[in-house]
Amino acid sequence: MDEQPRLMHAHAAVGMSGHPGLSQHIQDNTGANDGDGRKQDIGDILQQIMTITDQSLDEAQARKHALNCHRMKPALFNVLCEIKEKTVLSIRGAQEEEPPDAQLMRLDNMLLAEGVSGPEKGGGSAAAAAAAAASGGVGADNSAEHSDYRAKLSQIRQIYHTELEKYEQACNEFTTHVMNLLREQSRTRPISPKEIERMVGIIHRKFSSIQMQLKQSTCEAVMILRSRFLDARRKRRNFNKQATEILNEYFYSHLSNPYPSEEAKEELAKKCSITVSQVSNWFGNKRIRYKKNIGKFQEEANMYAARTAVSAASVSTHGSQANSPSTPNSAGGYPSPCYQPDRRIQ
DNA sequence: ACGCATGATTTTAC
DNA sequence: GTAAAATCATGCGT
Repeated sequence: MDEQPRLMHAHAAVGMSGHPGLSQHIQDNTGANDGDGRKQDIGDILQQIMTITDQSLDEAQARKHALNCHRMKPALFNVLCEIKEKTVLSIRGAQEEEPPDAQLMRLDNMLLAEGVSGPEKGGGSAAAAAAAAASGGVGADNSAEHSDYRAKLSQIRQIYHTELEKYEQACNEFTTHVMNLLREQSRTRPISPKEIERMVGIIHRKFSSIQMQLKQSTCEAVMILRSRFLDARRKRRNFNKQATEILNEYFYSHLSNPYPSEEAKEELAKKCSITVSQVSNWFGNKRIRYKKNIGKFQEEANMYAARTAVSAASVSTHGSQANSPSTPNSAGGYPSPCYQPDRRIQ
């Protein structure tokens, strides 16, 4: 049992040269030994350390306990922590403290903007409304897509939050686990609070990189959803009957020059509850399709001509010469039967 | 299921 | 930029 104090000497000699209390302690136990004797002593101790793994578990445990209870232990421990701290600091000096990740900030901003990470309902519907506005949809008839979009978004949102919570919980659990472990170990090896702190930092960074992946995939999902929603072609709705009639009325009553001005387009858009660009699309399609197959549209043309004539007649309270088909108010046609040379399209 | 109608987009020309 | 033409993708009646 006399080996235990000698082991302490070894620690002292290795870790604490120059410590006044320690040299005192050494003196206490080595008595009047000269330098050679002390060297011999240290050699023995080193030998013992080297062979410590050969010892039985009980023996090692007993020694550990003895070490823990030694009166010099706190002082030794602190100095060892200090040394370790300095070494660690010199190894990784400035390389730490990466700047706040730009990528992460972008993802966060986007999730916030899309209403995934923000407050419960408001953000989501705002984003949906923005998307709806961007898609060119107007009025109530796209509310179905609206709620569809919102439903899917809140689905994504829910998944995101559960996953995030799961990660956070796992992170906390792991952190406390590691902290307990380190605290436990700090009884037998030099672990300073700073080191524990650093370890916690490392764990958090690791988990936040996992979180970043989650954020990234959530962003992707939102982008896909959004692009689907915005791609109106996928959810094409025919204009309602009234809108089509208004457009056709204008088209056939301006058959000689079916190019509504910007103001006219705006007016039509307003009347039909569609956007100006939808009006433009409609006229673009109509012109080309009419031109391609005038015959097919003849009936339609006559019908609208008659209608305009009737309404004109009723305005002027004349019933007599109401309908003369194929010749609406402004000339014969857009290439149409009565071809006119100065038309814009040939 | 199929084919035509139709709104939107893309390509091309000016 | 606008418009024509071509093309796409969906809506809808059969």
